[in-house]
Formats: sequence, structure tokens, C-alpha cells
Amino acid sequence: MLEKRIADKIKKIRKRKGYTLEELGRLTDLSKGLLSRIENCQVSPPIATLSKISHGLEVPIGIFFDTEETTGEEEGYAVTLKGDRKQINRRGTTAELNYYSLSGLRSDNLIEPFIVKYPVIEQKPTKLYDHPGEEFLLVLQGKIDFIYGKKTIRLETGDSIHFDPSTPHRGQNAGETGSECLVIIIDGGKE
Amino acid sequence: MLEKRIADKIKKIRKRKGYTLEELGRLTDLSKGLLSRIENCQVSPPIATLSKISHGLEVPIGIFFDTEETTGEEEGYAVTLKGDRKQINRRGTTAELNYYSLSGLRSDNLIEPFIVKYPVIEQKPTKLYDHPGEEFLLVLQGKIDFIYGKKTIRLETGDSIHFDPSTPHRGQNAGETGSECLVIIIDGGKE
DNA sequence: AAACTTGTTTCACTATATGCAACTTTTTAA
DNA sequence: TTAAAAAGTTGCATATAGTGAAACAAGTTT
Repeated sequence: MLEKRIADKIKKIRKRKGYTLEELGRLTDLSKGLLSRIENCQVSPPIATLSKISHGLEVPIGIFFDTEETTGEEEGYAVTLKGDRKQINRRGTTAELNYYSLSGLRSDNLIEPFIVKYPVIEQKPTKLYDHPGEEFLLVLQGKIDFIYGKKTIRLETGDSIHFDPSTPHRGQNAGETGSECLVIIIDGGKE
Repeated sequence: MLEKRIADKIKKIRKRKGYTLEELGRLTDLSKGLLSRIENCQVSPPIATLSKISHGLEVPIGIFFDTEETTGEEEGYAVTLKGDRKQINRRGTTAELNYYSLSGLRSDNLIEPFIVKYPVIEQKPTKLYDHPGEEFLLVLQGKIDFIYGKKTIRLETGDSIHFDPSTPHRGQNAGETGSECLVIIIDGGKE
């Protein structure tokens, strides 16, 4: 029962990361045969083995033992209804901008989606942000002046931009009404 | 290291509950000699054994693992104006669905953003897709029935879902009018 | 002091996890 | 449709976890 849950999780995460048994075997220093038997619940691996696997998959070992309710999280998805978006504070973010997370998934994910609402009136000039990874922005409502390095790019509703966020950047409202953007950030590997 | 932490926790809880090794042995169906070796970190017990211990101590097995340190987490941009979206064909995609790429960046990127337009009338039942990586979908217009494994999830305009695409999935229009979704796909590491 | 409790360790033995290689199944290529 | 390659499974030999009993080394109690 417990082993079954753990086995399923290992397999799911391995698949999500696109590894074969052999590749995970190389990452964990375990034979692919053993990994197969673990995923098929034919053995009860010792802690040391489970630890190797969690390292190979780059997930905290604890998630194998979470007894979380079987919401979508267990199944591998997380829905965020329009009215249920949670306001968040991203590091380095002014209080004036409104960020709403679009994902309830846990931290071992690549995608970090949220909605940013830009008020009509721009307060004090916000500073530019830069960080590793990759970023994508789609204007859902209103229009935006997107500052990227030394350039400013006008983006209207429906326009989008895909860019390297290591260049200092930020958006600011450009219309008579407030604007709304979908933003996707991907962490560039590890920190 | 990990075993040490677990060992210490077991011993601490056992002491707190006032059990001797022999008593815990009776509760768990394990020999006191073994329990001693586990507490002294001389063996790496399998999950099954750890499970017995957690039951005997009446604690959730997860607490042995709850350290929760999250491991890891040119111009460089490409704008796509609303009218300039390029129609594309994704592999394994029926011709009936309309895909529009949102990125002009070169191919070594993580993010693959596009717009999918679902027609009102569903043609022949499309087959489900599965692939490694991660996926995010936001309904821009209309409503969608999102099929994920054996579940079907109704998503209205503004709703979004973040999910593991290794489970077979697909969306289909659910309203009187056509629907439009933003979809972001991330390749799961290797190719 | 002796008797008792608790925990550690040793021994021979059994049960199970592991690596390796052979095998079967699935996927890809042609 | 085949043949070849890749991914996954399984059999076997070995290493390690697990058992029970008993010996040992503490610390308590009377």
C-alpha cells in the first residue's frame, strides 16, 4: 500500500522528467533492473536506496511519504479557477503591483505561472528585475510598455513577448485603464 | 546522514512514549536487536520496516523525512503581435485544431508557447496526447472540457490548469462558440 | 553485594535487496 | 512490413537486512 504509492510517485516523476530507467540508474548509481522492481512494487527499498532516487530525481525525499489528499496534486495537475487566484509576493516586487499565482503545484516544478495586474497610475518608478531562466508574457487586457534593457516595447492586448530575463526588465501600464498580463517564469536550472 | 536523522527521531519518540526496545519490538513485530541497530544507524531499514515502526509509535511515517529543504529550485527577446501569430503544426496534432506559435526565439529554449483555437464543432474524437515535461493552459475565450487521464475538468474563461503532461490529455470545446487557449509546454530536460 | 532492567553485540541462519546479464516488449527506422 | 534499437522485465548469484537466542555491559533496585 505504502510501497505502491511511493512506487507510483517515483515512476511518475521519472516520466515527467523524461528519464529512462537506465538514465535514472546512472543518476542514482542503481541498476535499471532494481529500479524496475521498485517501480513495480516487488521490493521494499531501504532508506539509502530511496535517498539515492530522490537525489537523482531532484525532489525532496519527503514527498514520497506525503499523505496529502488525492487532489489533483497527486494526479499531477492543479486547476486555478479565475476567482480563486491567490495573491502572492514575488521577491523583489513592489507592493503596488498585484501578482496572482496560477499554480497550486509544489516546488519541484519548472513552470511558475502568474497574473500581474498593472494599475493605471504608475507610482514611483519601479526598478528593473533580472534573473536567470526564461520568461514569457502575454497581454490579456490593456496595453503595456515593456522595458527591456535600454529598449521600450509597446505591447497591446493579445501581444506577447518571450525573452531572456537576465537582461533587466519590467512592464508598466500604458493605457487609460489598468492592464493585465499572464507571466510565465522558468527557473534556469538550479540555484 | 539521512539515516542518522531518522534514527534519532525514532529513538526520541520511543523514549518520549516510554517504550523499551523490547516493548517496541512487540508492537512492531521486530526484534529488539534490530531496533537497536536501527537506532544506532548500523542498517538502512527498508520502507516496510520503517512503516512498522511508524505504526508501532503511532506517528505518520512522513515525519521521519520532514526536513523540507527544497533542492533547487543578442537581444534575447522575441515579440509576437496578436496579428502576427504563425500557424504551426505540432507533432501528433490533428489538422483540425489550430495552433499558433507565440515565440520567434530559436530552438534551444525551454518555453514553447502557443495559442490553440478549438472550433465549435468537434470532429472525430481526437486521441489523447502524452509527453514528458510540464504543461500549463489558460482559457482565454470560451470554455473547455479538459480531459486528463480518466477525469474531465470543466474550465471557463480565465481558468487555468498546470499539469504533468505524461498523463494522457487533451482539451475540447465545451461552449456554443469556439474557444481559445494559451498553452505553454516545457520539455522535460533531455530530448 | 546480588538480582533486575535496559540496551548493545555476537552467532548461525533466513529473508530480501541488489547487480549483472539474458530476456521480452515496445518503439523507431527503413 | 520488417529489422534494429531502445526500454522495460526477469532469473540467478551475491550482498545485506532481518530473526532468535544468548552473552555482555552498563545502570537501578532491594
